[in-house]
Amino acid sequence: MDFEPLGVAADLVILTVREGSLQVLLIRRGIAPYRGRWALPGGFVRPKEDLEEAARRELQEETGLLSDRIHLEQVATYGEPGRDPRGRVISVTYLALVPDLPSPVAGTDAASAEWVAVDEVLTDQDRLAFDHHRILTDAVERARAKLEYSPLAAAFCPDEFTISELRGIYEAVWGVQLDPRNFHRKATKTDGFVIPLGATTTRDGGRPAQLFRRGPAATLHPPLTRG
Amino acid sequence: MDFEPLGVAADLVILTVREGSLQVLLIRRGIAPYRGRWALPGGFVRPKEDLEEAARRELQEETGLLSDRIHLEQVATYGEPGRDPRGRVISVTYLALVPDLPSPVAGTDAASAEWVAVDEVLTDQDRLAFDHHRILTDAVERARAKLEYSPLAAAFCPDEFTISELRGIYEAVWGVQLDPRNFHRKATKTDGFVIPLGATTTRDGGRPAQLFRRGPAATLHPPLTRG
DNA sequence: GTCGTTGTCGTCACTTTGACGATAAGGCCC
DNA sequence: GGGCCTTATCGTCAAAGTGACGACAACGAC
Repeated sequence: MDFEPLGVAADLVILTVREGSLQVLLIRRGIAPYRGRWALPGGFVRPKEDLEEAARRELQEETGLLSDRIHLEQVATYGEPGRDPRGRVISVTYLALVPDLPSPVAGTDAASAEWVAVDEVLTDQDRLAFDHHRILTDAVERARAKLEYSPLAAAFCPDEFTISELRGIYEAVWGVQLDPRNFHRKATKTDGFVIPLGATTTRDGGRPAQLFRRGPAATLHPPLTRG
Repeated sequence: MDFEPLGVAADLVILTVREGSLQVLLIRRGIAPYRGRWALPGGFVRPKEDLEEAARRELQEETGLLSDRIHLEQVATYGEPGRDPRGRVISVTYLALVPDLPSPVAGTDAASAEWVAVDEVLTDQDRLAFDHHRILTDAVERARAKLEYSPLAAAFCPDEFTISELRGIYEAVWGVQLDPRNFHRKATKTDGFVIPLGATTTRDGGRPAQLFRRGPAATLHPPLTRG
């Protein structure tokens, strides 16, 4: 077999919810092409390295996060000839959902990495290098859809969270307001979504709230709705 | 940039519903590795060819189908080192949903291509070459899930179809029995799912049934359920 | 203690669901 | 034509789920 010269990259859409908005981790490119523009973190897959392994490695390099406990899933692969001016590069894109980190991003490239509101990035078609605008659009769309029928929202939360905090995730990702009372009913009654811990917290102010952790459910029955 | 020697393949999971069961198009491999074993159709992406373009080309080569009208979507990409004994090969997998073809498969490789029931293939871990068992599992899982919230089932039907035929798709893909009366109510009342044509057919026997075509909806509200 | 804030439980009208009866309208066989 | 089989389609009804919203609980701030 002989192959054309071609590289495979693992790119990451790392999302979090901070200050009530959905944000993505971007890095400022220090080298050509697209020098000075923002881009999704990522890098080439090494020989003998699995795709997901490469994604986890990049994730750790960029965020310093122990990637074991982070939700990471493959979203799509982009391979249009010409998408990278350096040559043929296939980009396998992964979506990572991380909790709001108390510490700032602490990766090796931390100096040039930054959380930016997704809405803000997507309003400007040319903010991102390469075809990253489209990649981000697709990944965010996937995340929004998955919140409905999967317990994924909890991946944005710390290990212990309140129902309000969970609701805040939905509101930020979907960009809607949800009724606290109905949301509380649905979240706590949906089988295997959240597990009460017995303890409470007052960190959100007001009456102390029950703390929960993620339940074992892989899909939500019934699904949560955006309306 | 220098690259390790590496190939990118577009592989296809082509599904149809025939005789009440979900079937997949497999080809018998004529050359090593895995000579004589069944495998998913596919082939290497050519220089200057987009991934989806490659998938459509393979689809046409294998089935002779004008791929314009065929539902084709990317499912996942597999790149584990060692998944292909010939060297590093990244497989970008596409899912194609085709109607039950009146003519037998008429591709260039028709002699070695065959429809096989998915259930039958998946019961035997070693029936397929490479990691195609896993790829097929993932693709079928995707198809099953998407029937719930997307109008995709209609992609298995000819242009004009009856509600019963549509129900037959769901029953075959999900492997369940659905109540004809409730299904009829949901399918016809879900906004934009199906459009009545006014004409009827008796091809299914019994009372003449209304003919429908696919509606414009991209997602189903409310979704159809498997129970 | 009062006030403001957030959490949690309840109520109620409305819709949706699933189970199933009933009838419609063809073909087939005699 | 008449019975009978098959599938299509409409209706009914109880149970469950949904969205809107009232009410009260339990904290901190002052």
